Amino acid sequence: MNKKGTFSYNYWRPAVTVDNVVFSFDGTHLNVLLIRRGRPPFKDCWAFPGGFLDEQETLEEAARRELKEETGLTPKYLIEIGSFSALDRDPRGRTITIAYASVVRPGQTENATAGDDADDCQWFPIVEMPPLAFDHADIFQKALFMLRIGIIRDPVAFMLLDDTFTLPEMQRLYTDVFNREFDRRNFQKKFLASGMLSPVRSNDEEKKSAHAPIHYRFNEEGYMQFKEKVTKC
Amino acid sequence: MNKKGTFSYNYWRPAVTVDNVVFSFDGTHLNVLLIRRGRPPFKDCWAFPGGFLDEQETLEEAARRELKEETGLTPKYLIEIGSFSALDRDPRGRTITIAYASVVRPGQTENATAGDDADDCQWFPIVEMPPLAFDHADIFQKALFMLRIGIIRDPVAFMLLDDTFTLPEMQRLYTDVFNREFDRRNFQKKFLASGMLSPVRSNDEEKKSAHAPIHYRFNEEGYMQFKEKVTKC
DNA sequence: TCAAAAGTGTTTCTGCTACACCCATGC
DNA sequence: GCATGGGTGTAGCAGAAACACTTTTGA
Repeated sequence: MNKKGTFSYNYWRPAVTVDNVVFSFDGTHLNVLLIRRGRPPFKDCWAFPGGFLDEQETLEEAARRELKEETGLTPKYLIEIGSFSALDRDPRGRTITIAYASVVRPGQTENATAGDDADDCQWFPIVEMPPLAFDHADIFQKALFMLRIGIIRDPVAFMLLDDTFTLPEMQRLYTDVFNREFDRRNFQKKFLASGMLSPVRSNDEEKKSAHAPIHYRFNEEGYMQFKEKVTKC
Repeated sequence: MNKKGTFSYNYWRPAVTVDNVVFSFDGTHLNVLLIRRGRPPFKDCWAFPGGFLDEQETLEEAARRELKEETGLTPKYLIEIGSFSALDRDPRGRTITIAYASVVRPGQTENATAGDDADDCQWFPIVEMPPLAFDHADIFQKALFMLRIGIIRDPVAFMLLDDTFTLPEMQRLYTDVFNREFDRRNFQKKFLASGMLSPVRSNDEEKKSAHAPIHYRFNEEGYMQFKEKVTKC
């Protein structure tokens, strides 16, 4: 038991890091951002951007700061996905990490650039990810799980989509996130009936494909009413 | 950015603690275990049992060890509920905590005894909790939320109940956890139809009340089938 | 003219909700 | 005999699932 010190300062302390699993959607597939590590350990391996907690910031602030420094991104939505503290997870010594998941809009993905710690910075479709450094494969699994929870409970899906989007796009997003097929008619019916989507007069930007799809915008007010009705437990 | 050191050892480190929100059910109400702090800060205040992370253990191991040391309990089910890292959360200096929620069976609750760090150790119905030390009120809110998730997604409710239990008991548990009323008939119908309960020939232990309630046992196999059917997203 | 993509409606089933009466026991 | 607690069934409704055809455009 910890009885030796009168103050916390006397206790052993681990190094504490934060890691970021950033998701984006390119209209077809769900992607995650990886950096190629520029220094050991795991030099040249792909990993999630992250770094050490500083003294004057919370863990969430650290996650945002590291993400900004290492990739230039500033996500709107960011949630904690959990801690990882296996004794041997970092060959340099004992570190624990608190991992965060976040999402960026399609327009932001080109802003991602490799910071000083990284040789490279690249978006990978989640089904084509390379082997990851440390225990980042575990972190990814939990991040995907938390993304699903976020999409079910909160309007996170719309932070992954452009300001206006089509229902087929949205359905492809759901297909990738939940790793299953949805019936096109039921999918459309459900979300159109929910009131969380407002059709938007297409600026005729694209008439490329056959039978141009209708564009929608997220309707926050409608979403609130929908959520109020649904939230029982 | 953290570029100064080659090794993690050179970075600033926070003190890291774990905290435990332990739930139990006494047949009528959901309770949480609090200790009265025996030393500053917040001496004589009620708080969740917890303590500092040691070098040779994971965070979850630390949570279990501290719980054992401070209260004598060894919960079967324990999940992480999140991190708390506000700069001023501990007047002694910068600490971050990783909080865990756990449940113990009714038979175990009498085993809870105050360890060295605590003057007292007591179960409180969740609606009658005293003011808490640190940011433990925030921790409690998130713990209750995670308990709900656990009960919805996993058979956590049955780890809060005795080996055999009645449906009215189970319903009281749900009422407290989800803070809402359930229709008795619908509640029974739902769980009896689920296949996760097996009636057990009452040993005639109690015929106290009018119309002695039927005792059930958790049926793991039935639960698995039920969950398989339900798990869609 | 054919393939690809997207729009649309109906039916069925299942799960959830609401709701009332009877029985046994203890006081 | 009455209050308490616990057992049981039915009918309505809403959300999910299954399912096929038509339209437009580009190759």
